[in-house]
Amino acid sequence: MKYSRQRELIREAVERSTHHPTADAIYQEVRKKEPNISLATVYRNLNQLADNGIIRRVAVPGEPEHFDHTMAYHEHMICTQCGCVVDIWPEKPLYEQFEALSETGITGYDLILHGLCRACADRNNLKQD
Amino acid sequence: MKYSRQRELIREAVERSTHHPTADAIYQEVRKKEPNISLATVYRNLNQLADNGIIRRVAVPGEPEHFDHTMAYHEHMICTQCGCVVDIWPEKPLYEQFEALSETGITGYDLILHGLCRACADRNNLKQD
DNA sequence: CTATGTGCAAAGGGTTTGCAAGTAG
DNA sequence: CTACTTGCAAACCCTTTGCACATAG
Repeated sequence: MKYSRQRELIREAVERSTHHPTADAIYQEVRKKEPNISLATVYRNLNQLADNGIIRRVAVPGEPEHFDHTMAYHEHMICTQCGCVVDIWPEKPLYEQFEALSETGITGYDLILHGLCRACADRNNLKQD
Repeated sequence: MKYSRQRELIREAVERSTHHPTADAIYQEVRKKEPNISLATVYRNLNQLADNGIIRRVAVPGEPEHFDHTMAYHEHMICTQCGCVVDIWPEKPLYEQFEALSETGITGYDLILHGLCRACADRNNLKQD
């Protein structure tokens, strides 16, 4: 992978992001510094970065793909109320649980948990009181 | 939901299916009996049946949606070699494991396991010998 | 110099939608 | 009757691709 200013900006944008941006969100962000960048370039580079294990793809059914800069093992929960994606840090990797599920072995998985994020849960509690 | 011949044919096609057909596969199947049916009708009815808990959606990242007639609790594994979708019947529902992962509760999840189906595993072993 | 990367515009695939006509209850 | 359903075509959304030009090494 040879250097490109665009890829570097994209990588930095994912790195900085606290939530889990989509390709379009990254596009909007990078455009602030590189107004002429093409959405195609963003897609190409996000794919390249993901394929090289530099960022992580987060597939959410029925939504455009999200991306995550945190490569350390963790899971994701999508808030059923506001739609935000939150990191979940299990004490033990779920992977161990899954391995036993198939005689022929489990080589990977895609998992999205559904629930309420802290903010939405708190907001709901306030209304109830 | 009032009766329609089309919806009934679609429901039957999903019911009969042993694998986990996509909307288009159902469309091809139903067309044998109802040549003028529209793909839009298939989509509308699959969604309707899924929303009413009569069939189940199986979202596989990067693929068109699949559908499953088996409502009883089970999981799904996609074969990394041939792409087929296999049912996995865990002894204990994974759901119980997941609940503890969020303080605010887990209300559901989407999970796709990756591995080799029986047929592909056997085929690979044969070649090795 | 050449292998990669870019921007643009167009194409691609899966899915949904607007509409006028048809049909179940 | 009238609310739901259909077929058709067009629209939609996200993502990829073909191409001529630009650029890193």
